[in-house]
Amino acid sequence: MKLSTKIEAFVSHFGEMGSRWGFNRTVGQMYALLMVYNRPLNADEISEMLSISRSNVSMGIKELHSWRLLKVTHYPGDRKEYYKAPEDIIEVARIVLEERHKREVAPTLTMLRQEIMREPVSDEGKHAQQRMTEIYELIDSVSKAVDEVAALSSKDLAKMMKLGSGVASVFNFKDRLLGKGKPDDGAAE
Amino acid sequence: MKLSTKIEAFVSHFGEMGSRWGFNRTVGQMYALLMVYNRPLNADEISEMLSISRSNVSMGIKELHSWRLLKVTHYPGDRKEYYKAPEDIIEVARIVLEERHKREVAPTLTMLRQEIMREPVSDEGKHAQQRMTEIYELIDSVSKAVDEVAALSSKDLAKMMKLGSGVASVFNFKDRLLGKGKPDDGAAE
DNA sequence: CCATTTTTTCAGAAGTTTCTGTAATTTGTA
DNA sequence: TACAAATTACAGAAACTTCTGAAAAAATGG
Repeated sequence: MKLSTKIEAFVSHFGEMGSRWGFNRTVGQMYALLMVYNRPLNADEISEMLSISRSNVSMGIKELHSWRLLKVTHYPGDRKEYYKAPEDIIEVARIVLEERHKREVAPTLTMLRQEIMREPVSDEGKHAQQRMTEIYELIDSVSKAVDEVAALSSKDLAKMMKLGSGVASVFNFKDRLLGKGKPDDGAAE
Repeated sequence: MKLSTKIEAFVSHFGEMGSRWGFNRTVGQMYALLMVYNRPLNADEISEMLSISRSNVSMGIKELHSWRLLKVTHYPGDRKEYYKAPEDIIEVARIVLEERHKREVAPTLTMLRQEIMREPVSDEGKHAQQRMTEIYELIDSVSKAVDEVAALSSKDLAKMMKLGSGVASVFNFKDRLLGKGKPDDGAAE
């Protein structure tokens, strides 16, 4: 079962990059394959196509399930499970965004809230508290923005992408904001 | 040289999360410390405060430099270099965003462009090409949006954060988009 | 409820990354 | 230029992650 060179390149690249995106090489390769292959694949096929052990595939599938990134199909007369990525690639991006937020950002916000609460005892602690507050507010703003974007439908997002203007609106906003304000009211704090 | 519990909690958390953000535990701890400490620190101080070897600090500093995340100071009569994070935390976020984009996203875009170019030879390859095109367009849109946001000044970003409306504008945009169009013109393709 | 297929678990092997101490290099000063 | 202070490079040790094969568990159908 030989892969086309196109798929091979894609899979191999995703394997290397994969760890950056929160999973390991094999899981990255597996998902790359499932995203571009033209039909759902079962665990044995994945194992053979990527030359990795069947058990490794099993662990990878478990991991991808925990990311909610798999669609499972069955074929009549075949007991195996067949896996594929969602058709809608924007949906994939949305899920990855949400999961990473939940796993990486939310715990940090919790920690920061707790530590900011505590009354600082030293100058050192006072300064740290100040800094943590700034960091908290930044991450919190970004989180909220991400939540809101993730709440948009794929259709809306696709339209915005197509118009290349998800950010143009931010610029309009910026111009409104800066255009009318007193020019020197600009200190961040 | 004992750290306040506040800083300890922050440093330790950033160490654990750090790897997610693209650097290892020690580098995460080092940068956490430099972000919240109330004065610049030299390599020996960092080494002692975090109980890691001097040479490890040296490697960490090198790594952080490559991310452009350090400000270096000198004190008269002291030959040591003193390090701190930029005062402006939004600047830090901007740099991390840019660097991660450069390291993680740009190579993927290059690979995708190359593979999409190649004429597919099989049905398998044809389908993969189609999928890669969708992925390319998604990543490319997000990249451009990120570039544009990163190009805004910290002041503007701080204002937008404060108003909690970096995304409200996107919603306005969405409403304009959806409100006036034919209601059924909604297929993503 | 047994036989067979399929999936999952898990202990240890293999591989990778991180960290340290030592040694080499660089920097600054007299 | 010589010296001391400071930084960096690097080989190997320690720690951690990933992967495999074997065995256990679960699912399916007769």
